[in-house]
Amino acid sequence: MTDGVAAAPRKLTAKGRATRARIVEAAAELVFAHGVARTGIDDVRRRAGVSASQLYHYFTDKDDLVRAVIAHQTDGILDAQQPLLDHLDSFEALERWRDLLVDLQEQRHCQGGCPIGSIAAELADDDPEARADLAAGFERWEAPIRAGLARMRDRGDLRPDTDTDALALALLAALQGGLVLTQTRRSAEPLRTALDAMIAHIRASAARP
Amino acid sequence: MTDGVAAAPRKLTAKGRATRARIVEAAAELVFAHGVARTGIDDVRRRAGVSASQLYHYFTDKDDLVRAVIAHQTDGILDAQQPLLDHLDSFEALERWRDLLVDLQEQRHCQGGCPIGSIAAELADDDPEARADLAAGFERWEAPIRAGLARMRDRGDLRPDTDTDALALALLAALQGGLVLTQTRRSAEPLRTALDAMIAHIRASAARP
DNA sequence: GAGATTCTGGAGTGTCAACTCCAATCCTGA
DNA sequence: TCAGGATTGGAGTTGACACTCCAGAATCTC
Repeated sequence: MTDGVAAAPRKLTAKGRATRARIVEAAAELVFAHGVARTGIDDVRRRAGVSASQLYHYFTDKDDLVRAVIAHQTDGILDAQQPLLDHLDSFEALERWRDLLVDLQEQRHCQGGCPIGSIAAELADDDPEARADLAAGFERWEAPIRAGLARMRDRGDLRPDTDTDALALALLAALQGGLVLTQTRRSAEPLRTALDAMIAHIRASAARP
Repeated sequence: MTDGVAAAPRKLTAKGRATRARIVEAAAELVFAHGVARTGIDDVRRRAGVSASQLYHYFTDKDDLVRAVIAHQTDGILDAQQPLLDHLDSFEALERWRDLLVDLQEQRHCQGGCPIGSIAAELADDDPEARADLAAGFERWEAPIRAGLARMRDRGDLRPDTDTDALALALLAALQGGLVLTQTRRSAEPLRTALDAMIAHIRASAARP
């Protein structure tokens, strides 16, 4: 109450850590599938195989759990896109990355948007703490994209005057928007088209066309 | 129950139409600000200045009201972007349209994403009827963009082999993604950057560069 | 102007979800 | 071995929310 820090249990046994992780994992899956509001504590409880008191032993309230979910999903995104994400410094790499994202959506039958983008659309206006966490999550995602494009420019693949920061931001936006449309239309086409267009636009900044 | 059509009152008095419109308007504002799940029937009721029985006189249930909100917001988007939207057939028009969208977000202090995109992110996976309505809404939005770009190509402003349908889709995706990031970051920069990038990409297809 | 229909008010009802409490275990470290 | 804290179970409690009901007022139709 007095401090802004989420009530973190002082010490956590290996067992405790495992239980906590199981809860976050279950919550993340349900939130991804149905959103925050439609995910009940009891659903999480059942899926994780824990009792109510355990859940409230590890998290002060639902908001606290949601913040843990945001962190978990951000980690998951970065993990799932490694090692590609850390080497987005060639057109081939960008295209492989695009293929990975499109394939993933097709495997999911275009259900579920972005693990953090969907939460952002739901909570950004109402939960300032969640918004800050989500902004930080996007930043962690954008940073390697930005770094890769900057390396391409520094290496001479892109013209020296290329605004690689803007390109990275626009690429992430195309990805987010592509996911929303893909989810609504139940077709991966919008995602592929949006990413293709943005990669083509980056190619237009190539030093030697 | 038996038919798929939403229970539409047979006849509506002018007064009845006004009351119904007031309810939809109030619901749309609240849904835009807080999302579907966080918008209570009672909140709508109070804001519209009607009693519970009136609300259920005009709508069978909350889902029915939400569908009316989706239709209302789609109309609102198209209205707000007229007459620009119907004449997106020059680079100047595209840029004026971009400015309109960016200015609008700044006026809102970057709160609230897309009036239908946010609903899509929330409901697409769980409510098939809402998903279909939202897909139709996006289509109504995309159509004039597509038409404008096609006119540019047919007129010779864009090269004859330009895939204007893909460009229109990518532009809408950039807009959606830009809005999500803008909402999260509380800055209009992502929206402007995303739209700028996509317009620059369209310009790359110009017949006389 | 009479009768039918639409429209409205407000007090309910039942359900469900978030959260609490307390006592019973399990585990860890000295 | 044996405290003491970490972990767990399960039955409450509380409030909010979607939705209902019925009777009366306003309005339209003929």
